[in-house]
Amino acid sequence: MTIKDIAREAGVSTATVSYVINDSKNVMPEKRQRVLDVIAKTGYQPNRVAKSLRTKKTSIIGVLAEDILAFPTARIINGISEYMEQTDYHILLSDLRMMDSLFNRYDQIVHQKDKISEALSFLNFGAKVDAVIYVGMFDRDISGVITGVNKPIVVAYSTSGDEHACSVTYENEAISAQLANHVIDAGHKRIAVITGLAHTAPAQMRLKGIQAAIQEAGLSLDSALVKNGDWERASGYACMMELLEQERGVLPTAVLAMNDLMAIGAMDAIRGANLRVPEDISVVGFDNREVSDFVFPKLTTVEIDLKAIGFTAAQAVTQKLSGAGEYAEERSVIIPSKLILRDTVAQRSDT
Amino acid sequence: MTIKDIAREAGVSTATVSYVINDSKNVMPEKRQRVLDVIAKTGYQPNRVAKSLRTKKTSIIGVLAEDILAFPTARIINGISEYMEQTDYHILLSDLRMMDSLFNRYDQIVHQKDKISEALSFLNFGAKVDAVIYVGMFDRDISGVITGVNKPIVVAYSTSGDEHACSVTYENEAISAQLANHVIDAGHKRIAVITGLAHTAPAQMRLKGIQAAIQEAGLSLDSALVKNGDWERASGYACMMELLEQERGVLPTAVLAMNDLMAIGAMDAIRGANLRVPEDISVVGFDNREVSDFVFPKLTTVEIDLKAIGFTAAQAVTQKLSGAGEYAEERSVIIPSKLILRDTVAQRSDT
DNA sequence: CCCAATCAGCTAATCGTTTAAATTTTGGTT
DNA sequence: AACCAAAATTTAAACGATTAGCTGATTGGG
Repeated sequence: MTIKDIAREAGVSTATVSYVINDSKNVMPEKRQRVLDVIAKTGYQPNRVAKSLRTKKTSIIGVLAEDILAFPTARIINGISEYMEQTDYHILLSDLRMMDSLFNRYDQIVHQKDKISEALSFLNFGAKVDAVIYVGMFDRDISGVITGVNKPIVVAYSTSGDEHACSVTYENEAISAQLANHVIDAGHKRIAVITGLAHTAPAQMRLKGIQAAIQEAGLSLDSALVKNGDWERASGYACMMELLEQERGVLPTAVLAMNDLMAIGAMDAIRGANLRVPEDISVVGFDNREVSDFVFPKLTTVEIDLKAIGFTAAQAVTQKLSGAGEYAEERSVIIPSKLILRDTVAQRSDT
Repeated sequence: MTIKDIAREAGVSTATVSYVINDSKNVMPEKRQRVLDVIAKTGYQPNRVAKSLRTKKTSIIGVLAEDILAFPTARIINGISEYMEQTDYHILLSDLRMMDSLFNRYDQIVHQKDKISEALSFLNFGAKVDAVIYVGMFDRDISGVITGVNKPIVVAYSTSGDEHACSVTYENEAISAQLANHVIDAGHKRIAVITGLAHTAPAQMRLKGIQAAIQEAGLSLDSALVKNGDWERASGYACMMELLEQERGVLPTAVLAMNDLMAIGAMDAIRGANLRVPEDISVVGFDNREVSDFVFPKLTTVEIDLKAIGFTAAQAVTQKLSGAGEYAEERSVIIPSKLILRDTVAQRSDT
């Protein structure tokens, strides 16, 4: 079933059929109707492969994910998918599956940069996608990698370190300040922090937000109360143990963990020391993982609007393609995050 | 950069270049080398769109997911992706996002059947994928829907109710029996069951396994101890409350919930009644959700090998395409599940 | 009534591959 | 040196759309 069959059936040329399908040129109403009827009757769908060859556009967006099993990825893709549904674009998914070798040696990680480059090159030259959305967890410099990709690239969640790639990321600093304020407003004065990997951008931004809030409140952040974790649950436990052991006399009354996993690790440690959350020590996290609603007590945390990140990234990429729209020229957009207040912060009235 | 450029540069015809790329015909060694050199030098990659048009094969597998946010989906895609990496196939992802309207009225659900049909039709006629993998949660009869799709379809996780579609699903009954046996071996005699939605296939299979094990052990399943849940946490809580209230004297000593969410709901109820898990009542779940490692005590459960389901589905679909391999003709393959023994089952020595 | 402008519709070239069929080369036999 | 089958190579026709450019027909102003 090709355009030729439709043309013959409707008694017109293939050009005319093409014009009515794309309505790219005026066609007399009754002829148009005849064509439409034949199309409806036969259930004809134009062959996108042929169309792509001719127009050099595939209507396919490559989605290159660092790892689909990483917490944000599927949610971001959900957002992308929701936006795409109202367009003619479709998703070609490439999953780098980086978590498999995440904790490997440095040369492994370099090899992964090759992997990104290779995947991008395939999407660009091989699959001939119109644009790509890179769903990354780590802020990494992909500037070398995207050379030669003369198509729109937008990075979702993390940032790219390249000015040719637009990025859609999330509010980090301001919301961390808000979360810290929430704890301060509850009357806490001795506040500890368990950071993520200290050299990563999110860890630095969150720390900045926390520091700002503490300063603002006329308090100060005791550097002995800042412990470096690595985003994992076990490190939250370890950091909390240090905190518990180091100053028996002046325990912090609240600990701000930079993600939920570490917050839960910290809660384990607190419980292990026969103290109660939040009566003895308040705890907050970041991410709003589903577990944070399952632990006891339920964790107060921050929710990143991952779906909106995906939705907006998709919107941005299609607008860059059409050249029109609010994001068509944008370099960087930041999606607001929001506080999720649950049960791990207690009011504190001691001086 | 096209095959013509390569041909000119290497001083051969385009046909020869094509033959060395696909090595589909003998080419004299030194000529082949010349072509290879030019390809390497220029970084030429054949235009897959043109190739697809000519060969009527796209090397693209459509992955049609009921919802990428559903627990199994991303893990299954991870498996698909891992297998695909060693092939020349790529993934076109369509997400139906069914969870959004899952609890809506019946006509909504019918509308979703339209959605499946429409998506499948697009993949088939529009995107011209070579085959499709349907990643479904619900056993549904898609037999009407796949008519006219004359391409391999394999259903991953759920089953299709259609003999034209192969399905890769997981061990349900036997592992449920094994789990029940684990509880029985610990000395439990009064065993309660919290089922999933009673009309669904997994709920029925799991119940069958449990019944078999109980029978086998010379015990019997008291129908007053079988409560119908709906897979959600709240229903686990509600069922457990019923169990706790109904027979003060003869409480079950163990409850088998058909998934982790309901098991956790049951644990909430038990704790709420001032009883202890597992000392007073043992609990087991199914799925090995990540939360089951975070709750206290850690939940004993069953792990479905979702990655293997995806991997095998991908394998099956490519083998059906090539016509060779162990799954090329297979109708149905079942992936073994495994027990995850943690802390919610206690030894019981009372009669 | 004529001419130019506008409009509808058609013809045919084109996109970049693959591959059947035609052609040329190779090398072994006589 | 001539012949011939087999092997290597090339030519050119597809695949199914889009679209530039052409042809006639219609319209309307002078």
